[in-house]
Amino acid sequence: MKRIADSTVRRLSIYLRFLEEFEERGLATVSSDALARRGGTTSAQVRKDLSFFGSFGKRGLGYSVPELATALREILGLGKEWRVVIIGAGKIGAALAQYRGFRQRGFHIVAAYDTNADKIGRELEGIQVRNMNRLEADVALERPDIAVLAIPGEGAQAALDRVVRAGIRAVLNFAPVQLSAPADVTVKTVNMAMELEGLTFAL
Amino acid sequence: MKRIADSTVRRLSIYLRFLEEFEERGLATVSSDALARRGGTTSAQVRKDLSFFGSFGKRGLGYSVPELATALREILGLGKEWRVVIIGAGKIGAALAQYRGFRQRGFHIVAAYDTNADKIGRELEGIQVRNMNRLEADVALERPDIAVLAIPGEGAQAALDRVVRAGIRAVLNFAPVQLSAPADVTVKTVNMAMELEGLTFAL
DNA sequence: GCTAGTTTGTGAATCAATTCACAAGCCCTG
DNA sequence: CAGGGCTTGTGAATTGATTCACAAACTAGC
Repeated sequence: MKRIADSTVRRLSIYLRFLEEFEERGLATVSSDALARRGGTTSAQVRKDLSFFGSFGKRGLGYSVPELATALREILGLGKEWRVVIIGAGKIGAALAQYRGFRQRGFHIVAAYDTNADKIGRELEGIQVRNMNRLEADVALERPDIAVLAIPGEGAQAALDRVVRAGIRAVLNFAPVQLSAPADVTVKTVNMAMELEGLTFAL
Repeated sequence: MKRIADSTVRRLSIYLRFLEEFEERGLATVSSDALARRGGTTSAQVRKDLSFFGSFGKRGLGYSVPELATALREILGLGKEWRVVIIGAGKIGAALAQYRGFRQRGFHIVAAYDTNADKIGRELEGIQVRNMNRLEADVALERPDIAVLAIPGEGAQAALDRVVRAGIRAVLNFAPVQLSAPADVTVKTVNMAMELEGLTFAL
């Protein structure tokens, strides 16, 4: 299979959101043009994006809303429940723990980890805060799929190395540093300061 | 001036971070190749990115670390102090309020706003939480440059409309919805659920 | 079951971003 | 101050993403 561009995957996520919205409103079918309008892109773009994965529409009619939604969930890997661990039980960790969007989309937060004795043993939005030194043993047992790094920049690379060594192959990083990892590990970084710089550049 | 690609601006942010790192280590000059290696890109890319804005290097020698850092800060608009308001004093708002990366880069958080009476009047990491109904009056007076939306998806479009009407032209949105705004307003959305879907697609 | 009216799926064309490749410029050494 | 060794800045070439445009396939109305 040809490599799929990041921008394509992003748009698929967007389409899925709109489809869920349409589903709630009870619409049975939707055209690539309607999806495009809702998402600020073009109908050709929508059709091209989908064409990488198959043909889901009926000519002359459009796409069945529930069918396309199911197909997109499948493509995006949302068919199964993913287990997530949060590294760092500070403010960002807490914000993530309570973030509704995760649960809604089948992401189950298994536990949070911290090194701070004051936090260990407590609960964060109903999620256990565990001692970071248990990480490797827990990962071996519970096999989480994704780690979210919610810690300061200094410790981020070391934490990444640890979760990778423990066997986790997908990481979402909120620390404002560039991280490096083996090629078979996917790391996405969300850097808020960088986003703000994108804004100040525009101003 | 030609339009500058988003990806270019992102990379400039990254280069600036590395330059600051090099500055701390006391390096006087750096080559495009060294910057590229540190940032996982190519030396041609670095030079091309910079060439959109002028020539900052010396042939045979490379770039002066402090000079290039200054130039990049200027380009990215980090020369002045930007005033930021946070809309929403919940968990995400709190996480942002304490986020060190902002202060370090010249972003001054003026205030947070909320509609919840329990939160109004308190402090969030040393930042006043004000009644949302004061927003327009305060913005007229204090002229903040940037608004950060840290509220649930339902209210996000309405909040965006309000800050735009009040005169703010740059918005960083953490609500998991697609927002629309007039063309002269720059909106950047950070959607954590979407980032996670990028990961599950890769897996 | 034929015709008019839609809308898909997809090669071809265009537009944008990245990489190549090299002349021009600078430092350093002797 | 001439020559060797680097490194920049930038047109040209390439690679990648988006848009165009149209044949093929479907629905609905009669």
